[in-house]
Amino acid sequence: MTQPSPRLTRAEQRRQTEESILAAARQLFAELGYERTTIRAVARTVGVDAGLVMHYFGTKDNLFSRAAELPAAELSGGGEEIVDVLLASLASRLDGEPVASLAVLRSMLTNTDAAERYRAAAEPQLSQITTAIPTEDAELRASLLSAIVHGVIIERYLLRLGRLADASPDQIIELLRPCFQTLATADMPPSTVRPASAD
Amino acid sequence: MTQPSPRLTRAEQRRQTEESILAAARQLFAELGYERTTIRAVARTVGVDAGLVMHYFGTKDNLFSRAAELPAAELSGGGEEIVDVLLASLASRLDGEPVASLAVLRSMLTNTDAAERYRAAAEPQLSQITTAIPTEDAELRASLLSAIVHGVIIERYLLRLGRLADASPDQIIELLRPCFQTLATADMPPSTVRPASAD
DNA sequence: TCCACTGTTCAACAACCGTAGAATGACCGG
DNA sequence: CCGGTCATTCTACGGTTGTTGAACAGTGGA
Repeated sequence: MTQPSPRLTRAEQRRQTEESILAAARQLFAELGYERTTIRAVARTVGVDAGLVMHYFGTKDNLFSRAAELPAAELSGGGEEIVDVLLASLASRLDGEPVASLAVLRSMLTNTDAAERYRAAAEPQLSQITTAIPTEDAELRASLLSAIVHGVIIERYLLRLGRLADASPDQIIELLRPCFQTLATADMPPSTVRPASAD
Repeated sequence: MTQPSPRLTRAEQRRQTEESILAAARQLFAELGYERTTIRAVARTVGVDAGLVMHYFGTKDNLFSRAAELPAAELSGGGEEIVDVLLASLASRLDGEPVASLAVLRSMLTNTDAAERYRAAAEPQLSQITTAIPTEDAELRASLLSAIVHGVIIERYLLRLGRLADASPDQIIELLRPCFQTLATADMPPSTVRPASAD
């Protein structure tokens, strides 16, 4: 051919291969979970040798760590209500297939130290939600909110149960909003409100 | 020893061994998921040879099927509100460690026909909830309720995230009640109610 | 041009898995 | 008391996995 040098320098080529491996790993981890994803399968998907994957990432655990790195979703929201922030975050995770999230979620349900890592990553988010709730049981309420988010994602993408699999994100969000409201702001329905007890 | 005959006849002995194997399998499947529990480990837990497990159950898949058989929770509730029935069901699943449920939930994320079986078992429950909801989007609402239940159980037992792991079932139930109410009966909080549009 | 570097492949190992079939030994009906 | 049945163990096979280290080949600076 006429090009004087290949389009990619050596370093670029390597970076690109690494990236491809990570993408394939993410995909497979999300589809199959940690155990059923083999290094050989990842390599085959990319079209390279399994030894190369080992050479770059050292170990399967390490490959998983790199593939499951979350962009550290910060739940950033300036003066907005926590409910809106949470719902927006959920909405974005309901759009398309959040491969990275699924890789983590699916694998942490079978792999113990994947769960450990995720727990560490989710802890700050949880306490962020907690501080935004003005009741004594704020911690529990925050955990419930988190559980609902996880439940919806798992049911939609992993369990594929019921109508959740093909519902539009907007519809889900709007149905969930009053639910989140009662959990986050502790305003009970009028009939259930208690006569302001101790202090 | 002095007992003239062993306490257990041959058939009893066998039945008891089978039962022990099933219990150990359930426990391990719940703790480790399908892939990481090995037949050898199940056998070692019971104190028998791996070949015996194979001899009784034929195949690992079959052992899992038997171990993960659910008592077909019927969601039975006569004239009660669907919300109460759902919450009662959740409460019972929140008491102690529902080993069978965990085995299924954890494993259905990696084992294909475990997922299929569970989906088949959950379908009637879903439509049962659906028929109890008087809105057009009843199906989606039912799915959301189901997702919340699953989310709470997964977060409590599998992810062990936040305060949900050690909260009392009653506290969880009571926090969830208004949430379920708004989803199941479609009565919006007063501030969000719409001015009765079409029809 | 030459040579070191490095991206990449090849071949192999040790461990472990599910599974199969022969062997063992105690129980129980006749 | 005897012979078969049956619960149980032993041994082994084929396959897959994570992992390793040697070998190969194209690149790029001197």
